[in-house]
Amino acid sequence: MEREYDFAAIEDRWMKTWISKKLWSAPEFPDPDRKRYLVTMYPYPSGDMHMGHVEIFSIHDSIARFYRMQGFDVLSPIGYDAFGLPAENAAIKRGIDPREWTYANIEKLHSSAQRLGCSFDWDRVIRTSDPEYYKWNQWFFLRFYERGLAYKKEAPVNWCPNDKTVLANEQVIAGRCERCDTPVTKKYLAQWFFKITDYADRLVDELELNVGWSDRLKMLQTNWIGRSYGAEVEFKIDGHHESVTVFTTRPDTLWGATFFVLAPEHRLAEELVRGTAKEQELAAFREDVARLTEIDRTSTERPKKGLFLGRYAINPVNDERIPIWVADYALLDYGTGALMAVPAHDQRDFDFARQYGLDVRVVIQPPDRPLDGATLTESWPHEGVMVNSGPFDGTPASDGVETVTKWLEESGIGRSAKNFRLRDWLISRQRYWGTPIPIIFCDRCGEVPVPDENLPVELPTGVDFTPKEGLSPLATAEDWVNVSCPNCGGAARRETDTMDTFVDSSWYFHRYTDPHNDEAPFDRAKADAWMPIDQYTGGIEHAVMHLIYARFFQKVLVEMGLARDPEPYPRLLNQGVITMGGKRMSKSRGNIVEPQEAFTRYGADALRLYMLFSGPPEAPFDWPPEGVEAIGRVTYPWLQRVWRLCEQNRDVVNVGEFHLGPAELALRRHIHRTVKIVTRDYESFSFNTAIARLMELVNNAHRYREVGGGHPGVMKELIETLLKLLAPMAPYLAEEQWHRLGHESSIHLEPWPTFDEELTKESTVTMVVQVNGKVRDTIDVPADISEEEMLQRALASDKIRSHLDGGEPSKVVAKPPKLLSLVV
RNA sequence: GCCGGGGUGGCGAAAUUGGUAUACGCGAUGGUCUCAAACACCAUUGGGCGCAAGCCCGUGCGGGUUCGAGUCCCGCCCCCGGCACCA
Repeated sequence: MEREYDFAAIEDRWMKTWISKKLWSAPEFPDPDRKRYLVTMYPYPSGDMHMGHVEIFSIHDSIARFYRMQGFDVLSPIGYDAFGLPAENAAIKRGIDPREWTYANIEKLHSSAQRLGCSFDWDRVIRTSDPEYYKWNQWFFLRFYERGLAYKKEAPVNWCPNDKTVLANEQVIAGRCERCDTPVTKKYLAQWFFKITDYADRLVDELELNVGWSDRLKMLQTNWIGRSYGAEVEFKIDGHHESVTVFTTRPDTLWGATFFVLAPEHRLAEELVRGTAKEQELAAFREDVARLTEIDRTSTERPKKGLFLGRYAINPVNDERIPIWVADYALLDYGTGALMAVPAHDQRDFDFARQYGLDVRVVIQPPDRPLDGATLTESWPHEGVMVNSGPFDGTPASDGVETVTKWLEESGIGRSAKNFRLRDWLISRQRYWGTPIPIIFCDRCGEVPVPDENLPVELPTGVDFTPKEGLSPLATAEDWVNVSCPNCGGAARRETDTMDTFVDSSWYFHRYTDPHNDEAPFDRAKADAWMPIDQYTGGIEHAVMHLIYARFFQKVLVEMGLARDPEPYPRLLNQGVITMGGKRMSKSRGNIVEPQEAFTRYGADALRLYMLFSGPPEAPFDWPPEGVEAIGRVTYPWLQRVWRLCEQNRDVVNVGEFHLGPAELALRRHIHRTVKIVTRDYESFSFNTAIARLMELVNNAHRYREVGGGHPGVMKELIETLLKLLAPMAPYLAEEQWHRLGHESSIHLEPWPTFDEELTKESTVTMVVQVNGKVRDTIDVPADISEEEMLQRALASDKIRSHLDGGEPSKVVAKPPKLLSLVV
């Protein structure tokens, strides 16, 4: 009996069946040679599922189901990145606890993921706001602290005046808060940092271990870490006991240094003017600079401002006294916060020198046009030979850096050095909804770590969450803050800052391998059995946040003896962003397509297939303006077509060996060729072309039936193969039809179809004949044709003969069996 | 400025890595079915010339290598993205 494609009933039934039968449970220890650990970046539960989730889940889940059918032990887990600011802001707005908002959203997201047909291992779900999870954040913090990798320091830090919390450098995008887009300012605060800079070299060098990363992502991280090579040079200060070190990438221009610049906030600047007339001026200058947002401060449009300190540095290469200035273009936290200014060969120094009438001295002379500092209109940083450079006059600039650096080392004035743009990771947050930092401050003992046996330090409830300037809401929870010192028992106070949520996400994929462990964050043996992640999927927006922090964490875990692999996810797929009308989908913009509506109108299978068919997973996808109805135009009708094909042939009985005619043989060839190509497409995540190939097979099957074909054996082979190849992408329909064919067990546990190599080869192929590089005829020939035979057949063609113009080909290039190229 | 990725029909996109450019799909046009419409199915669909067989042009632009270039090389243009007063 034929039945309509009633996707709603089908999807609901199979969703429940799969979950109750725990079909996707992964073993504790996989077969080491046949394991696939597949992770998708866990979502932030800000509400119900949106199209971004649908896309990444569809990609990830199709991969997971494919490998499961390929016979791998697959671990495909999911969790929720449950701590974070939006929950807290929503809670303040509604006067509720962030827990309420967060766990309600998790419920929604959770059931939508199940509705979409995701084959996650539902017994391993992680929620980072559970004390059972964040206990281990605290545990890791303490281990980092013991290793000197966690430290508290007073420093000018990024401050978001809107969110009223500090931000890591990685969370400042073009001078603005990553979350709310507010211009960021600097604030002096004592903050906790993780010493990621200790690993800067490895974070660059070991990128090459990540063979499955895009060049783009590697480039993003490399740029972010910003390693540059050069030299450190010691400058003495006239009349001061202390010398100062500068970093330069151009030690060959040392002789061109005509002044010296300190960052306005530099401690040394203060010391150098103490008790002089300049003291007040510097204080005023500093205030001016502090008032600027980072956007203004680092804008190249704004004229540079500086202040001469009335003191002089001694250039060690020629003993010249050069004036010391503070200038707003010198940054405290890059290099040493001090620099030698070479206006002739650096544009910024040049602008500054012109503005304040400072000397400009050319020390690299281009061969063809003599330059001097007085007539220069812009800096000259390029090739030439060194001049005005004492012993190095005449040295080609190309050798300058190396030669001078060597000399600096020999003379004891400097040394080769490298410098990084990357700063230590600021992990303190002045907000409530995060992991409390497990430190206690005692007047007698100072910083005291919370003993392991007292973990977790749980978040107090009933706290006033309203943000305070530079103070965590936890500071108002007096009962919670005041504790006795674990060391001396005296009165002490808890650290009230919480951790950046990127701490949570730096190790969550280890926890999946052993999610219920209450003795340790995870068991090393279990983690080793699954790690490293075989395929990670997620957005590229985390390129210099999560994706760099977790790599740092991994390296520390290896040193702690908790992990083996230097890189946690050597293969990474960054899905493209989904937009509508070129803009990010958002409720306020009204350009949103709701997954729930797609479920109701067309079903999860049609939605998944639509996402996958839209293009390669990495490519951005602009959803068509008609919205959800696009699915009703593209993949939903096709699924109905597949359904119809199955229904029309469901009752075919396999009556044994029929004679296979040419039509049947051709169809079987198509089936086997499709298996071969589609398998390869899955392996390279080319879902869009895999679907195209399946469409061709379905078209062909309908065509075969229309001309009266109906061989039961071949149709059965076709339909069963088609369903299996489709199953990872459209799991519900495949399962339903599989059962309607009479099978008892799930199609998703069936072995992946194999193909007969012989059948993938065509017996005849189309030979293309070119004359002088142009296609002039196509001739059907046997696949095993010889070169001589090819030529004979070509010469037998009227079309070819007319193009040869009666002459003989002077050159023949044959690529049997498909191509013959003749030249006359 | 430095670095990365791109540019193929009206649209989303293919092209086994040097071998029939535009698979698959959307849209469009025509047709079958229908009282009619929707659905479904079939056909056509890069541009130009031609009654036709067929010919010419065509993968951002200009050169080059090759029997043959979307693919390789050289020089440009444009778009997207990252870093950037980073010494």
